[in-house]
Amino acid sequence: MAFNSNIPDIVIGRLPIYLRALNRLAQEGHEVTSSHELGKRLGISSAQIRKDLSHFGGFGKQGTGYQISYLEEKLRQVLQVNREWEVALVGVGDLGTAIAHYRGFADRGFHICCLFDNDPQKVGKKVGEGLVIQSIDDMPNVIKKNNIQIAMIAVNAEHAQEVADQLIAAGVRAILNYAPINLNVPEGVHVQYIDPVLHLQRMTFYLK
Amino acid sequence: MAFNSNIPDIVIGRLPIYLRALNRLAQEGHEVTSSHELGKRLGISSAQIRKDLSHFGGFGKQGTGYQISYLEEKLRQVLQVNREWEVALVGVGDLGTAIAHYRGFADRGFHICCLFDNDPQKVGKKVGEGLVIQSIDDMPNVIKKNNIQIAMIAVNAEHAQEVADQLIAAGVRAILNYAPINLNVPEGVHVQYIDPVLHLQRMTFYLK
DNA sequence: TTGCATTTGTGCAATTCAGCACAACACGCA
DNA sequence: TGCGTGTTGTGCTGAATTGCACAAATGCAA
Ligand SMILES: NC(=O)c1ccc[n+]([C@@H]2O[C@H](COP(=O)([O-])OP(=O)(O)OC[C@H]3O[C@@H](n4cnc5c(N)ncnc54)[C@H](O)[C@@H]3O)[C@@H](O)[C@H]2O)c1
Ligand SMILES: NC(=O)c1ccc[n+]([C@@H]2O[C@H](COP(=O)([O-])OP(=O)(O)OC[C@H]3O[C@@H](n4cnc5c(N)ncnc54)[C@H](O)[C@@H]3O)[C@@H](O)[C@H]2O)c1
Repeated sequence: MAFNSNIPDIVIGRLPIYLRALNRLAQEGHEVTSSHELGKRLGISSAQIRKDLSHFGGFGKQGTGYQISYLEEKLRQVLQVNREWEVALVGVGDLGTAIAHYRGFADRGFHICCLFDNDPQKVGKKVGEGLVIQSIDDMPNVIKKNNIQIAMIAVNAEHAQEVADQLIAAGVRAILNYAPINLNVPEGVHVQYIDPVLHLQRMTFYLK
Repeated sequence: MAFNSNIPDIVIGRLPIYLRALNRLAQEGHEVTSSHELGKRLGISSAQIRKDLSHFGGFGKQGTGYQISYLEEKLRQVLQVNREWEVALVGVGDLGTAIAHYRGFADRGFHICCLFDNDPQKVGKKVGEGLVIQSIDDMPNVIKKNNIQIAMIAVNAEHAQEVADQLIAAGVRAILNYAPINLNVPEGVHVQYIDPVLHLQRMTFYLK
C-alpha cells in the first residue's frame, strides 16, 4: 500500500483523531458507526470525514455506515501503526522521567526502548522497568544498531537543536519535541511539537 | 483593544509561536528582527508573518524590521497574556503531579492556583509549594469565588467529559485537556488537546 | 416485490488561506 | 542631497480546503 504525497497533510493529521474516536466507540460496545455520529462526537462535518476516508478507499457501506473494527484496521494500516515502533527518548529530567513512566505510549504501539542523557550522574540509573539511562555519547551507535526512526526530545531548550542534529545524523526521521523551541531540520525529517503554554495562549485571546 | 471574531483562528494559533520565537531572539541578544529572519527560523513564509501581524496594526518599520521588545509587548496585548492567569488543575495522578511541579506554566504567566481530585486518599495532601489537593466537591465554589476561567484536565479518559461539564457549569471557559478523548462543550467554551500519541501517529504515516 | 429510510462516495461550488509582487518608506553613505 | 539596499504592509491571484447536494447502494418492512 503506497500512498504517495498527493494526500494533504491536514488529512493525515485528522486520521489519528478518527482512530482514537473509533477506539472509544468500540470500547463503549458499538460495532458500527456513521460519518454523522463520528462527526458529531468530534465536531467535524460528516462530509469532511467521508472525504478524508475516501482518499484511501471505500471503507463504508451505503445505508449502513462503517464497521468499526474494520475501519480501525484500515486506518492503522494507512498510518502504519499496525505494528510496534521503537522510540528513543533524550533528556531524562523531570519531564523525561514522567514520559518514561507513562504507559500510554506502549499501550498504543510506541515502545520507548532507550533513554539518553548527558549528565554523568544519571547515566547508568534505572528508570521504570528494565530501562537504563545511557550516555548521549552512545546514542548514535544505539540508534543505528537498532534502526530507530523515532525520537522524543525532552532536554532544555538550549540543547534541543543540538540533540536534534545528532539524532538526525544517526538516522532518526521523526521527532516529537517537548522543548519550547522550533527545530530546523532537513527535508524528509518530520517534527511535531508539544508545548502546552502555546495552547493556553491561543485560548486567552478569546477570553473576555 | 477589541479584536472581534473576524480574525481567522488559524492566525491566532500562530501568534504564540511568533511570541515564543521572539522571546528566544531576545534571549540571544537580538534587539530587532525581520519577517524573513523570523520566517526562516519557524519555517513559515515571511509574507505570512507580515500579513498575520498586519491584522492587528503596523508593528514594524519599513527598511528596519520589527523591534523585538515592542512586538513582544504588542503580541502579549493581543493575546491577553500581558497579565497573570489563574488556572485550575483537575486530576492529580502521575500526570497531574508532573504538571503541578512544572515551573514552565508560571514562568509564562499561567499560575496553577488550585488542584482537585476525587480520591479521598489524595485530598488534603500537599503538592509542590503551597498547593493542597482539594476535593472535587469543592471545585464549583472555589472556581466561582476566584473567578477562574481556565482549567486543565488530567483525569482518566472515562471521567474527562464529566469533569469538563462540571468545570463549565462553574464558569470555566477555556480547557486544556490531556485525556485522550474529545470533549463536547457548548458554544463559547474553548478546548485544546494534548495527546502526544496523536503526533507520533501522524508522523509514522511518512516513515518508509 | 415495492417503497421507504439511511448513508456512502464524489463532482462541483464556495470559502478560506497562502504567497507573489510592488509601492511606500527607512536608513546609511557618499 | 541623491542613490542603493533593505523591509514593511497589502492588493491581487492562485491554491488549498471545506461543505453542499445528490446518485447509487443497502437493508428492512410490508
Ligand atoms: N511540553 C511539555 O509538556 C513540557 C513539560 C515539562 C517540561 N518541558 C520542557 O522539556 C524540557 C525538559 O524539562 P525538564 O523539566 O525535564 O528539565 P530538566 O532540567 O529536569 O531535564 C533536562 C534533562 O536533559 C538533560 N540534558 C540536557 N542537555 C542534554 C544533552 N545535550 N544531551 C542529553 N541530555 C541532555 C539534562 O541532563 C536533564 O536530565 C524543557 O525544555 C522544558 O521546557 C515541556
Ligand atoms: N497528554 C499527555 O501527555 C498525557 C500524559 C500522561 C497521561 N495522560 C492522560 O492523562 C490522564 C491521567 O493520567 P495519569 O497517568 O495521571 O492517571 P492517574 O490514574 O495516575 O491519575 C488520574 C487522577 O485523576 C483522578 N480522578 C479520576 N476521576 C476524577 C474525577 N471525576 N474528578 C476528580 N479527579 C478524578 C484520580 O483520582 C487520579 O488521581 C489519563 O487520561 C492519561 O491518558 C496524558
